[in-house]
Amino acid sequence: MNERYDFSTVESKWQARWEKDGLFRSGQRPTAPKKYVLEMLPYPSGKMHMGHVRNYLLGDVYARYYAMRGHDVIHPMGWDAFGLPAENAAIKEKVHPAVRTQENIVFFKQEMISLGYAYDWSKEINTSEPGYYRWNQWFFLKMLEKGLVYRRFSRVNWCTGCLTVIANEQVKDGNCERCDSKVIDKEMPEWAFRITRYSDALLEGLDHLKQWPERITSMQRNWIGRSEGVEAEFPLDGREGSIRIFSTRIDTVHGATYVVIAPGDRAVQLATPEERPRVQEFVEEMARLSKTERAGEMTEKRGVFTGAHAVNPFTHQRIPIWTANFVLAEYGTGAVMAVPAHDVRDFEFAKKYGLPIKIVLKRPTGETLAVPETVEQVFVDDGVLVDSGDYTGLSSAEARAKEGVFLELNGKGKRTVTYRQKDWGFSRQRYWGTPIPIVYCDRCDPKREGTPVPEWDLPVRLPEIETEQVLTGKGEPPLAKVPSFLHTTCPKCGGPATREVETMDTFVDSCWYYARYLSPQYDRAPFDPAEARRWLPVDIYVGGPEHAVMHLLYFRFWSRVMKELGLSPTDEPVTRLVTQGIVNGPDGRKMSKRWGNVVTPAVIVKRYGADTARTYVLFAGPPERDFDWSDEQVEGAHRFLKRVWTLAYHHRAACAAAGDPETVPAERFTGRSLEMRRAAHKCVKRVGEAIERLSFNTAIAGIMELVNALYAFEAPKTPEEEVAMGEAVRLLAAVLTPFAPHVSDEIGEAYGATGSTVREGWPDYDPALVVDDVLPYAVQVNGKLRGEIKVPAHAAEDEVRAAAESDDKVKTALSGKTVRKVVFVPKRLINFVVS
RNA sequence: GGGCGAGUGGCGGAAUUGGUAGACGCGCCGGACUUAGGAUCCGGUACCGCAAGGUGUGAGGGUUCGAGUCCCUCCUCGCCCACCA
Repeated sequence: MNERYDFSTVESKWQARWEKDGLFRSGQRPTAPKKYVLEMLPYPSGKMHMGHVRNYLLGDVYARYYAMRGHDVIHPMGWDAFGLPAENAAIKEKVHPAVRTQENIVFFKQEMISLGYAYDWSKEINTSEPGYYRWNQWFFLKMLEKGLVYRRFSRVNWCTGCLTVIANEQVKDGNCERCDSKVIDKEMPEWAFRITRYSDALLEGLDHLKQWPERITSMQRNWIGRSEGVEAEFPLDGREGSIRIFSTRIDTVHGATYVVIAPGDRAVQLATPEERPRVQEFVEEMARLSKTERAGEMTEKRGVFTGAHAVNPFTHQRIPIWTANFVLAEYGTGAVMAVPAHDVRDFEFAKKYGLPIKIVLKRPTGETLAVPETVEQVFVDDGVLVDSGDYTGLSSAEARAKEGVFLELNGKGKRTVTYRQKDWGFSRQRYWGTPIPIVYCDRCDPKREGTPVPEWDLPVRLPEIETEQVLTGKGEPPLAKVPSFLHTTCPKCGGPATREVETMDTFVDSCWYYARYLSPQYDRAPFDPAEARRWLPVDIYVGGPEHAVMHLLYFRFWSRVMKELGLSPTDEPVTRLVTQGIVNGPDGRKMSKRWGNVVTPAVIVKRYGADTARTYVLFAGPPERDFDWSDEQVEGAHRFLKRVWTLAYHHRAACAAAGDPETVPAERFTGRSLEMRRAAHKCVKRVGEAIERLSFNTAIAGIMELVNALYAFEAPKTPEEEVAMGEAVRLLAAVLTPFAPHVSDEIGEAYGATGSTVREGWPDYDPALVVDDVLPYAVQVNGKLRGEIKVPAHAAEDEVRAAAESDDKVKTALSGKTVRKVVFVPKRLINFVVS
């Protein structure tokens, strides 16, 4: 090592060496315990930002630490290469998405290498390659066989300007965020995964994910939105048929004074001839609006009377049937019983249209309720039933049970469960995605339900295209404009047929990529089941919390499917999940070109080196917390590494000559040399424990303390002190490795290591050196701190008490008082309770 | 409206099971070395107070010998979901 800390030379030297030595290849220790460390694979945009840096660092520290502890670690990286941004860029810049994506990958990978990440690049994958996406198609076929894929007509967001389906996220105030045109609902065919078949399993599985942040599991619970209730038939008055409603509060049924159904054809059919024109008009108006416009919470409740009446099955009263915007066709049965006395929405609507309000509950305390005047007065909690026939006097819970049974016995309904979660529609009218392996043949399949492409014909490749002609952002899906792709032969009859021109949602790609890493070249299945048995589930997964209910739910679903297909051994893909916080700009705002507050990793690496960037980002705060970038703190991290460097450089010659502590009898270490050894060994213990808890900021703080302590010792004066210093620096280099691996390796080498400190392993601390023989005790009087005493570690209560009582300040505090009780906490404190 | 987090010095943040609040870093103040320093090293730094001492973890109560930590009420901020019956 040189006197000057020349980070760029040191970093490129070790990066090259790690790659050459295959330091981070997995499978090197087949008999050791495995550790699968994974970070969410990136969409390869042009440049890395600090969020990426932090994300990958959190996994990297963990991977390096466990590699040092002798685990067989797999830590792979790849590219989520399909997606809309590349296609939009292609439309704008007229460059094929594959070309642009490849450029980005090269750039991105270079930045990753420059940050010193410990990836096994032999496992690299790219989801846009046929070798990868053919297995998306394979899964599609398997899931089609199992009924987990189906074709449906569904209501989607259709942009009237772009002439395409867009995602909910792309709709802003009912308009398209790109072209600002109006977005409407459109019924169109699409392919969907029957994820709702797994709703209960996914929900139940959350209970076992003890090492996932509760924030994420609760969001998934919410998203799945399981609610238990009943479906009940409300017979139509004066004609055949009935309306089936869903309610979680059947205990309030005696207060149901009207029924509301979602605006749609059914409402029109129900309407009496006199009311029909108005109902028709209302339904048509609603159909023209987007979901948010029609039924967003901001939207005022509106509705019309159908003229028809239903009969409340419990009260036998005749109640009016309305149709209104606040009832959603897609949830429950698309119809509700309205109980204005005990439901806020029903109350507002009843107030507006003058519908009757009937109290059927009193408070659990027995207090009776008055008819509410305002929304705030509406009693919506469980209570005790009043004015409810045979059920009067029951609690809400009892009533729900009995009324449910009544409905079932009389064939008027049933207890049931409803979910908020919907099936996952994955058809996209895009080019840059996985083609859906389906063919339409007019002869074999006149209803156009789709004929699957046989497994042996996979992959259905994305065709080569003339970018400018095909990717226009207008008209039909791009693949419909490529005749060579579109026209094919029917797998059944061999006659002329056309291919499905839609592609898959890119969330399909990320459902199983973590398993593909295990055997990226495997060509008999998506991955090698033997490797899956060795490595799955993933031990730790790091990524942003924004994926809580998309990717993190989808891949839990997929994981279950893979198990059923006999590919994977586990239901759950990931044991421990870490969701990292956001790196904001120095001004506390989200980093953005708009604010001019973007700090790029490349600039920081160039100015301070990767080790400084790593140390700073990890030291800035706990992983899950957001933090604001701070240039001063970066300087601080850099200063720390310079101190480490100077210390190691300064002592290297003397320490090399002095040798190992093992060569010196333990009793020769006394005074300063013993203190040095204690400081170093305590640091090893502390840092290891902190890393396992993912408390990287305190791990680094612990290393800083050791460095400060070693500076305080100044120059070693005896051979023992030289030995102790040498040991301390070697231990320092070891514990610093996960954070600042380049500096650590350079120091390690100067202190006699033959290769990377990763190969040297994580050091064991000497248990005898991490316990003190004199301990500080806090002395309290009535719980207030009155003094601090130093006592031999093995001292018993009476010795500590005697020492405490002889302390001057304690004496003063105790004088003239009677000791009622003494609380003694070994190794911590003694508290005199006096009066 | 519902769910989940979080409130600790000037700032980022520490504090295994309730046990010396403020580790570590930044900033600031002082000193050393220097022609010089925005380099480096050493010291100080929660608040009030000259001091003795007192006060302090969003607010208010409670449990306890002892509460940042546990319980209750409330306030503020953030995120997610949201007319889901």
